[in-house]
Amino acid sequence: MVDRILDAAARLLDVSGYDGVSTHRIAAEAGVSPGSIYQYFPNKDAIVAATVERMIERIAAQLAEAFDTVTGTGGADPVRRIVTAVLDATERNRELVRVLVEQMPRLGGSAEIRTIEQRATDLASGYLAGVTNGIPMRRPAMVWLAVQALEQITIRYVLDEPAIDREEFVAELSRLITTFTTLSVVPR
Amino acid sequence: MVDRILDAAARLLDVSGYDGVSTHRIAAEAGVSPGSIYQYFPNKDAIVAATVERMIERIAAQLAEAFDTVTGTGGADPVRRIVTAVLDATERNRELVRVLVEQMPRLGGSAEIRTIEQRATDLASGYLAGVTNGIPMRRPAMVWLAVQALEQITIRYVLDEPAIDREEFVAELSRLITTFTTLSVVPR
Amino acid sequence: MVDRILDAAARLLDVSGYDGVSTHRIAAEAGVSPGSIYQYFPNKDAIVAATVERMIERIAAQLAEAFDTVTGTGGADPVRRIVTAVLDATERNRELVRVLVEQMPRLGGSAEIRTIEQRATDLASGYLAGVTNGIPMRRPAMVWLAVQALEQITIRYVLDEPAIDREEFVAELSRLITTFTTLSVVPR
Amino acid sequence: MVDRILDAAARLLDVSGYDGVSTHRIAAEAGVSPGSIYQYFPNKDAIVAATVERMIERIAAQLAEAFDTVTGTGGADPVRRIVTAVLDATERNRELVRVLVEQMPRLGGSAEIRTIEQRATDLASGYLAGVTNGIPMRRPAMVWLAVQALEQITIRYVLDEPAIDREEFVAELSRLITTFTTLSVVPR
DNA sequence: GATGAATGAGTTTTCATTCAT
DNA sequence: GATGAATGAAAACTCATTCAT
Repeated sequence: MVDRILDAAARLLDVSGYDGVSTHRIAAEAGVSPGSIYQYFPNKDAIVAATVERMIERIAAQLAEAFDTVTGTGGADPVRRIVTAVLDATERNRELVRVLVEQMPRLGGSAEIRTIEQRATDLASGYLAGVTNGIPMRRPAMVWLAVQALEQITIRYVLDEPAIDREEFVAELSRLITTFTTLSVVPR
Repeated sequence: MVDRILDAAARLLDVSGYDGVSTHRIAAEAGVSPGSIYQYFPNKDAIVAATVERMIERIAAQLAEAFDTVTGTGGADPVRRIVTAVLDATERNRELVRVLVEQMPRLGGSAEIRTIEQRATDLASGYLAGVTNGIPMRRPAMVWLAVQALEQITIRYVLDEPAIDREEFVAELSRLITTFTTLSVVPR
Repeated sequence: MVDRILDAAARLLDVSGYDGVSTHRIAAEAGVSPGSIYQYFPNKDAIVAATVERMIERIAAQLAEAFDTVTGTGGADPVRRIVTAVLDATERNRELVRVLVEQMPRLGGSAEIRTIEQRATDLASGYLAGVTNGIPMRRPAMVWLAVQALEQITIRYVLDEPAIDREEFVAELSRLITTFTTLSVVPR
Repeated sequence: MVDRILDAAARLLDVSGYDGVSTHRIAAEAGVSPGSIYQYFPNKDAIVAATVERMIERIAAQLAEAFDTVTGTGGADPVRRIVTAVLDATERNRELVRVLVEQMPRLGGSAEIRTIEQRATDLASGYLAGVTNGIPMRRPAMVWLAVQALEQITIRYVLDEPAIDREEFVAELSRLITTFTTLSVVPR
């Protein structure tokens, strides 16, 4: 039942945004009576919050798995593989991501999305530490920018669909991150 | 009259977000009767859209001015000066930017924000063309990524307030863009 | 409009009691849309409060008039005339009184009904002072009991309709008050 | 089971008034499932009615006992002792009395409260008959007024808490009843 | 043009009652 | 008998929109 409600809420959130979600519509979409909702959620916001949480959990799980695969396996060009993993996860959850990005702020804070970012930051720190003899520990600003670049640019690429070839996008974003984090770069 | 309405709407949008805006509150804030609003706008969404359009116009104007100054004057490290200009404009319009980023998607599309991006992209292309012998014309992907990095990371920095020194932020973001767009790295 | 709403509320309060009053029913009874009500009252309780206030005002006015007549005109047996006035007013407003007595407590205090009692108490004090050389000033308990007896017993008589002749009721209640307040009985 | 439900309802009625009572809260308070209630009561009103009935029974029992004691024992000033007994019972059941007086009418009629009054009337008649050579039999109006005065004034005293000393209240109310029922009283 | 009273569909939430288990 | 999940009508209240003045 909780699942039916959350599924319905997710569908509505996806199709019509936060304002398209009303308790009656959720109930109708879930094939449930309005009253029933309140046996599982104290109010509307709790439904939306739970829906979003579930969305994030799913994306986070996919990302974590992808990261594990990347970091577990050695291999050439790990940055490119991370970029690919993030792009994969974002594309696979295109609509979820859109809803999260567009409707999220209205839910006031949402500690959850910070969790994802924290995990990504930690991961990047660890990775960079391995590559650069611990330098990132002393350069949190660099790590923060790298993570933001990875996340935000990927999200914009997936949501805005610029006329850029996927292959090329991956190559360029990888290069961006690599050149930025490889500290030996010599400006022209 | 249109101006009074749009000013009122902007103030409310700024202070209370999209949900805090009602036609009655706009009318009250503007010192106008609710009915009068409908002599100038077909419905509430049109008011908000017009308000947002005006906000964007203002930011765009500020940016354009800053860009002109930067490109007009020669000088060392033009990238850093562009980053500073963008950061300035974003910080000066912090609340407007927040509203735009957070409430924008709900207005469905908004060709306006694309306008800013296009102008920024053009500008960057032009700038890079000057620096690199016309290479950007053949590398739109690179330009797009650079512009996105500049915009999105600055927005996140201003809105999320990470514990990063302003000076350091400017330095790192400038370095990110410089290393990325400086083609000492061999293109694919 | 306010009057139409209050009239409708009064009718519903009378017929169905506090629980029979809903904003929709008031609106329907008044031939008005639910939304209109909220242009004149901030919430349902305010409507009921205003309705009750108006009821009390009416009864108070009738009583005051009756009292004036009684006290203005000299004549035999003023107590009996006061009792008659109170009984008249109560009978004429039978349904209003029923509503007030039965639904009042739920409105939380209601300074208004205290007002009536205060006026009655003042009046009684004044009257007794005239009759007994100012003794009542030193016997507020006696005045309070006399007023309560007059009010409560009359209310019960009108609402419960015991099998007692009206003439006899007036005679007995007058005797009760007279014997009680006539200080031939030696005070403690 | 019925008892558990009625106890729970009584507690809720006492603490939160009629509106604070819901079938779910009764069920929860009674440690019973909402469905079970309907095996013993046809609907919510029946529960409240039964609860009130039981309350009244208890107060009636206490009163009857007090009356028995008073009438059984001879002694000086029996009226004062009856007044004291009624005041005691009312004070001891203050909250029950408040609920009964304030919430009662909403239950529509309630033959029960009449029962108490009838018993009180009978008792008073009997007492007065003993004191006055059977006169009350021919003066039911007087008996009714005396009983009403005793009941209503005591209830108002307990519920409204006027600034009157308990001792003085008992003295005055006793005097009121005594002077009223003692038919030899000579008006000044 | 300007007004603002009036509208009524829509919102979230509650709760007495039912019924399959 | 007992359960408690499910129901759905109804509650109070909001607000974009209209229209007579």
